[in-house]
Amino acid sequence: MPENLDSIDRQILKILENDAKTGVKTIAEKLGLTKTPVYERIKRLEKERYIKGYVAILNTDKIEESITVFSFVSLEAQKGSFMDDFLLRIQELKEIRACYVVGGEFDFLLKVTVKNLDAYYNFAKSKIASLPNIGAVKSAFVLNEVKNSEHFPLL
Amino acid sequence: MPENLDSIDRQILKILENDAKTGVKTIAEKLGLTKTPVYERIKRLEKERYIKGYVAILNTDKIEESITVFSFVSLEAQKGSFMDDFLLRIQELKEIRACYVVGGEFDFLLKVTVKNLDAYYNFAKSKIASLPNIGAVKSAFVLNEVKNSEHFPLL
DNA sequence: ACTGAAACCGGTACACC
DNA sequence: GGTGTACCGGTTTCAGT
Repeated sequence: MPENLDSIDRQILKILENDAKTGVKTIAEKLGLTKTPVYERIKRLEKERYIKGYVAILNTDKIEESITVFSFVSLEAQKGSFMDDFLLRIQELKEIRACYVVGGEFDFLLKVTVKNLDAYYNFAKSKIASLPNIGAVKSAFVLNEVKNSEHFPLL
Repeated sequence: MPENLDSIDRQILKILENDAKTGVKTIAEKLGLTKTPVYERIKRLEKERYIKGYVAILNTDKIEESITVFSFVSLEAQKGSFMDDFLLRIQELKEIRACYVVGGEFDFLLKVTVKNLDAYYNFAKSKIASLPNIGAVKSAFVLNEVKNSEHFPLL
């Protein structure tokens, strides 16, 4: 496994994190290089998975009415086997857009998006609370997404 | 303003949400069309901001040691002016990668990433708790990111 | 590791249905 | 709204340093 990233790599990552469509040519100009080294660096960053992939950011509000809810889930006992089981089932549920194992008052934080309130109650009841070993499920309904850049601040 | 999306538009959005680098040619083949209509649809989806943009997904773990924390913030009084003030300040803080206005026990959910625990305590104290009208700030430290597809499930 | 040039391929434009 | 063709610019490759 090769070593770490130099300053140029980091600048490339930052640019691509902002706009994945920025061309090799443009990046090369910004960095005062020619296209070849930039191209090879990007390919290396992709191959070594510093870049996991490229995605389109959709304006979900315009596409379809929906609500998103953060669900705070506690297990009754944090035995490894229960955790693993829970995590496996989470992966299959498309309504769950993100899931974090956290420390604190509860064990998991889920970001769920569904059509409407009815759909959420149904989902929470039949897909989450019904899993084995679930303790409490609390919900925080998103009223407004104020910021969602997801830019890595340490670059 | 034109009307809504048809089935082809939705399929295009889904493909691009999974991999923004999918070419016009490839998409056209998958949908049984030629390049032109696919190309024009994508341009339309971009111009009308169904697609907000394209970004690279970085493997932040590999780039630099960091911790991410969800912070639950309550205001002392939910007066509109205080909310607006809070939201303005949030935008400037690069450590805050996402911010949601929520309903429930608290008012805002922040996703924060910083170098380490020290940096977080410092950040929470000097940048969040010090803002006017802040009630409580609770924290949930992310131990593991289990899922973060962010795919819109209603497509 | 980077430069410069050449080859190649996909995005883009256009005429037509 | 769709097809098929042709152009053109950027990506990709490669020889040289």
